Amino acid sequence: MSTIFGNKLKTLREGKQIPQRQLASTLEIDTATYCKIEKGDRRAKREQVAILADLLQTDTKELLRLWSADKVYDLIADEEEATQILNLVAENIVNYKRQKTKI
Amino acid sequence: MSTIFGNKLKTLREGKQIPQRQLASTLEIDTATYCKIEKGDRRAKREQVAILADLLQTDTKELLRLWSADKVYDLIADEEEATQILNLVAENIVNYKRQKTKI
DNA sequence: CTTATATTTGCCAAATAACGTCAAGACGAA
DNA sequence: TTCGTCTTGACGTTATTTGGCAAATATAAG
Repeated sequence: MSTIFGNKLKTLREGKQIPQRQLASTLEIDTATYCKIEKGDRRAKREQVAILADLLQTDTKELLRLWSADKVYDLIADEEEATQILNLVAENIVNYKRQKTKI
Repeated sequence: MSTIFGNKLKTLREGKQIPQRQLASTLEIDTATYCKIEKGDRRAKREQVAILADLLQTDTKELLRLWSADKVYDLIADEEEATQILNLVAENIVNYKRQKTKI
């Protein structure tokens, strides 16, 4: 499993010298669970990401991007044509936006 | 749910005038299930994509790309920063490949 | 309209995947 | 060693996904 997000958490947390226990407690989850989130063994919930960004005093949107990126990465990392897939998706998103805006 | 893949199936199938029933039968699934795959209500299995590509005489890799793209699309379509997320993932894939090749 | 075939939908039970916690272990600092 | 922190595996629980059935709705032909 990917750890783009987890590594960021770890870096921020260690930079602020906060123990996992404290973050876990605020999120009301077991330290083991938090540990797994940092290690990429478990996925944080969306709401938890916002809380974490707050606790670690970092940008919520940026952290959410990393969190999403992890999910996408895990989905296609094994595909040999991963990059082409991303391009395909990007195209489709653009097209859909066009449609919505009725250009 | 996204239908990049399902629409492709439908187009190819109608182009060849094959009924869903026939494809479903080869895949050994219910016609209803096949229908759902085309509509994007169900996800085809990876192996089924290859079989479908064969039956519809189209490129397997291309069809697999569409199949993967659907999954990615569903994952991030709702995100306001979907495009940035894709870029992030692309970067990470490149970095990882670098690492593997020991550049 | 009536019949036959094709496609679609809703619902269910089984299968699978993801989850959180506990208990035990590892690690470093004092 | 002892303390606090972090990590891991196993386990039971919950959520999601799956395929099939039956019924509903198209679509086509007579």
